[in-house]
Amino acid sequence: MLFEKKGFHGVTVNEIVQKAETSKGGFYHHFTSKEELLYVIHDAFISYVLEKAAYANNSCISPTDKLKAIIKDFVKVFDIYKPHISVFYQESIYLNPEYEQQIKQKRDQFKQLILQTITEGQANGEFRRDLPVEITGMAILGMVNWTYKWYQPKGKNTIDEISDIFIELILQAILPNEAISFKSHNRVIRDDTDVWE
Amino acid sequence: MLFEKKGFHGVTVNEIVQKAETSKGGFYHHFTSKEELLYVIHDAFISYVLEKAAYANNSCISPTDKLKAIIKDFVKVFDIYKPHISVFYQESIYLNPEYEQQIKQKRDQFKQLILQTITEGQANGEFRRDLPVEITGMAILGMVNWTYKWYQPKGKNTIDEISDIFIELILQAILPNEAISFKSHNRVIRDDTDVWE
Amino acid sequence: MLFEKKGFHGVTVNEIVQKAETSKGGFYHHFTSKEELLYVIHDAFISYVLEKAAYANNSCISPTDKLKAIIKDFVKVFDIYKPHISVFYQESIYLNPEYEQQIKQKRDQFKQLILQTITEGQANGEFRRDLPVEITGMAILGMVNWTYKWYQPKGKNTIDEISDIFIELILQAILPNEAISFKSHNRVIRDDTDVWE
Amino acid sequence: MLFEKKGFHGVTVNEIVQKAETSKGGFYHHFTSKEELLYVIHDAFISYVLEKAAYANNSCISPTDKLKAIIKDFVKVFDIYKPHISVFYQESIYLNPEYEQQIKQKRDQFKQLILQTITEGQANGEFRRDLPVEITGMAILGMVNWTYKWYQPKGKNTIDEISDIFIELILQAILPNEAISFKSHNRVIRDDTDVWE
DNA sequence: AATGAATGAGTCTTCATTCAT
DNA sequence: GATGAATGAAGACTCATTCAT
Repeated sequence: MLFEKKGFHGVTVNEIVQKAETSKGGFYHHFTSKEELLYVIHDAFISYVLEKAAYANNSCISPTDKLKAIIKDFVKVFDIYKPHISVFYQESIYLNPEYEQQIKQKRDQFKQLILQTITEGQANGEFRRDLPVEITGMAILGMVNWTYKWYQPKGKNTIDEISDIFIELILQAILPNEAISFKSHNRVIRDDTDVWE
Repeated sequence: MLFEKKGFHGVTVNEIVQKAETSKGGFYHHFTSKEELLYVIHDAFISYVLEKAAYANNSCISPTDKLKAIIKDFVKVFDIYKPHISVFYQESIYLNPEYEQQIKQKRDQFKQLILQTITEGQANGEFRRDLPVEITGMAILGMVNWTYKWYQPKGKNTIDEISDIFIELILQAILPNEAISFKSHNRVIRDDTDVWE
Repeated sequence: MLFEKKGFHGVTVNEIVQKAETSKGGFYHHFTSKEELLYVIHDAFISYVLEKAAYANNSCISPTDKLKAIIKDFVKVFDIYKPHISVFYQESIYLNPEYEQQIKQKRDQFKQLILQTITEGQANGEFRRDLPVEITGMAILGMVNWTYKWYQPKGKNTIDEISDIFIELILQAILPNEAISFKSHNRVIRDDTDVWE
Repeated sequence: MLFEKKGFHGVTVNEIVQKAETSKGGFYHHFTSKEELLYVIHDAFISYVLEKAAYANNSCISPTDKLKAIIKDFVKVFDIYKPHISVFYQESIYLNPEYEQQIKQKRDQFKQLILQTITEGQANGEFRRDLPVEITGMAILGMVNWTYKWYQPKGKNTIDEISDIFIELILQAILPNEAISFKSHNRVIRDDTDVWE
């Protein structure tokens, strides 16, 4: 998309309306400003992500399943919201305070869902208890968010394969040792012909 | 810093020269354009990171030690290059192709150091062989890079504590199961008083 | 009214149609352009003024009575045409040449009625002959027109009181000295309790 | 001038800078906005007028002389500040509240100087006491201000002739009857060859 | 070398006007 | 006739860059 190549600031309203096959007037009939579009993009993305995570949160019982579901759903977003991604991750700094406030609130809710899940898992013994929740959560978020920088929809790996590996890595990292032998229900893909056993 | 709050595009050359207590003329004496400053910021950051990683690569023998050293050094950068960080991570899209090319090359070198280390570790049996190198590498990079979004120099955790947890998580994730019991030389910090062992 | 506060240019067609509880389509059904509305406002005002003055001109015989009647009627307009006033006096510059021509013609007719009255009065000896007709006429017009800048319908003085004072001042100024003792039929209002005689 | 023909709003910043033989950048180097120019024009004009009137106020002793001096000086402004005039009289409505406040204050000071002079003249018996000060003052102001609408620097009458007539009219209107025979020191001009006496 | 006033191309935004429904 | 979404020309304003001093 246009934003991906040139950044939100590098794209003029003229280019936007040409691409969208509308007119300046049409654009400003729907949005009060270019900045509102920036907000709408942010909001559409984070609202979808949050909704999915909240659903996973309510549907799963064990923290392990919950975390797996949240990550699985989240990573899928990179396929669905491709045009929103680069804008969401790079240009939040340019939102005005009011808009930024609203987005930040939803971002925080999403983050809390992950932190709570880790806390729950540590509480009921599913997860290692020696890891600080905050740092572990941000490590997971970072791993997953960063995908927007390198994931190519037509690249070597599908988004499903990527999310499976992420889940494998994360669970291996946070499950207690004794749990590891039976931890994973995922079939791990391999990118070479070496046999692992 | 100014860039952190307002983004590279949100800061005018006027603001830059005022902050730097110089003049427009002075600025354009040192830089051919505002974009060159953008490049210089990028280059200073990535060059430092690459140098550190190359040194670690040459100093360590075992892939495990190498990976630990690379990550440890890299995470420290978030304290040292604070002003460069947000520019480096958010505004690379606005570099012109020529500059972008040069930065990308160093970024790639850094990435290759990590991928090679993983490959080596899988080859000599230190690391699990069932993980695709590319995805694993990007997962590690993501976890670490993302730190720029949330790390606060005066926050709850020091950069040293954070890097220790990252290393703990990464090794736990990529070392084979049987290796785990003796894998870690790091003292893991804990945010509660529960004792784990 | 809207125009008074924001000026004709400061009011958008959108605001006009909202206030008038119609629609863009409705507006352009009645007027070919926003400028035509500007013309209609001008024309309604000046036509009314001119009609009143022409009637006074025909009804009165002596120049003194004629002048009194013209002024009396004219000043009353500030109560009747309040919404048109500020537009008429401030925005004529924005009429296109064709419209402007038509308005100017009626403005001139009104002006001529006053100038003629003065000329008649000087001819038959009712008015001083040492005053240049043009300047005297413009002085009278200025005094009266300017009222639009400061007259408040709910202010201290009624429009009737104001017009009486204007007439008093004008006649005192243009009647010959010997005529002054019996010139005025108006009861002059006073704003203090001092008695003058 | 440009503003006279097209109004302040009808003139674009582009036209202004072309006429002034400068550039957009140059313009915005001196003014923060087009509106500031509007303010500067207003302020230059009213400040000059006020200064002159204040000087007259301090230099003259008798209210009659004072009023004559104020009017004489003021009318001269129409020659000196020609480019400012139409803007000052027509576009004050488009000043923002802050600017408007400052201009209004000076306008009011000027008005007060006239009202005070009338009050003084009534107090010491130089002026008729049966005229309300406010209306009389606004009548004088109107007569004089309106000049901007019709005065042509190269027209039939000089500004000096016009101001003499204004003074003649005003004094005749507000001096008591018995004072009239010796009231005027002005030589009245006549626009025809009829002799009056 | 350093300055900062001046430049003008390029931006977002407005708003009178149109026209399919 | 009435509607109001869509149009796009035109405007105010910004800001990286230049250059005379």
